[in-house]
Amino acid sequence: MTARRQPLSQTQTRVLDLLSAAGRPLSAYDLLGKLRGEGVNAPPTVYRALDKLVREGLVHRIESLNAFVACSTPHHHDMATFAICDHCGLVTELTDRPLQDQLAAISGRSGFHATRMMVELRGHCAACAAKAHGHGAPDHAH
Amino acid sequence: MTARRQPLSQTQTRVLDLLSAAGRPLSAYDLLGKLRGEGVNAPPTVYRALDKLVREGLVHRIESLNAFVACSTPHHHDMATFAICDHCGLVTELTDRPLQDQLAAISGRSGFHATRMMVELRGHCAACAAKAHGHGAPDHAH
DNA sequence: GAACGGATGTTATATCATAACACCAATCTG
DNA sequence: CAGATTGGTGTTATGATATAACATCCGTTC
Ligand SMILES: [Zn+2]
Ligand SMILES: [Zn+2]
Ligand SMILES: [Zn+2]
Ligand SMILES: [Zn+2]
Repeated sequence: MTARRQPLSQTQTRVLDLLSAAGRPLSAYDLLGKLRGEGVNAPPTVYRALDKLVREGLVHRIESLNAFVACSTPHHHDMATFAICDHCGLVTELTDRPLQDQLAAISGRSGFHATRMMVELRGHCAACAAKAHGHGAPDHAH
Repeated sequence: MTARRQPLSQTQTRVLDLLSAAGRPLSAYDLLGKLRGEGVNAPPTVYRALDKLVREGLVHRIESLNAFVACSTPHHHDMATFAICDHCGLVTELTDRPLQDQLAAISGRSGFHATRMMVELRGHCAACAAKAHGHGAPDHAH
């Protein structure tokens, strides 16, 4: 019952594969770098493929990183939540139904009709928080 | 009991005043345009003033707009929520304590330690949603 | 007065994103 | 089949956002 998918072009498939293989957010220019020599030589091609993939719900744009990541779990793609470690760069997609419901309630309460809800948490992942107990380690997000 | 404030420099005050007067998000370059002729001629000065204001919690950066807005209500500035109308450009800062608590719980549940939580809702404000009953009006966010 | 921190000015550059136009292939449509 | 429509791509150029690196200034502290 999930929405019917448009078939993907070769470039679109290639971009999705690269994002999935990376397992972390990549910028459009990161992708362009990997696609040079495969006939893709200019930003618009990459951005077009990304636009399509985002429309289809297969990829999310992470606004606070200006980067894109493959969706890691099926869900209604108008709402996405990410936890982003500023120390090691780990990005985790979270799904939480109560959160989605509450956001919808909050926006609806003010008459706002949300078509896209984005939540981005910045901080430290469990592993990095444990390592950094006390001494403020310098962050080096990738 | 709100945090002690550092005094603001003249440029910082000027930027905050411009944002408050605008009542809507402005990009760093919007601000630079308004500050030319007042001795501010290059982006770094504006970005530095904005950095300071964001650190002090007086201004928020809206990631999905690459723009900055004066904080409209006192709150713990590590969490901010915005509803952004894609039709008329209206941006409303929302404060909702249960939402903040729930986000903290969700991130904590996975061991993530959040230092900044951002929520951005895109869609249509009450006025625009009412106007657009049915016919898909073309968006023209400002 | 030396040392320091915070802010600024200045030049140059890095990074992210789109406009505009031409071309092509697949699919309707009459 | 001819013509129109849609979606994807290539290409060039440009626009928009953000920072690096270095020099200077100024008020406070020691
Ligand atoms: Zn997802
Ligand atoms: Zn980490
Ligand atoms: Zn605020
Ligand atoms: Zn509106």
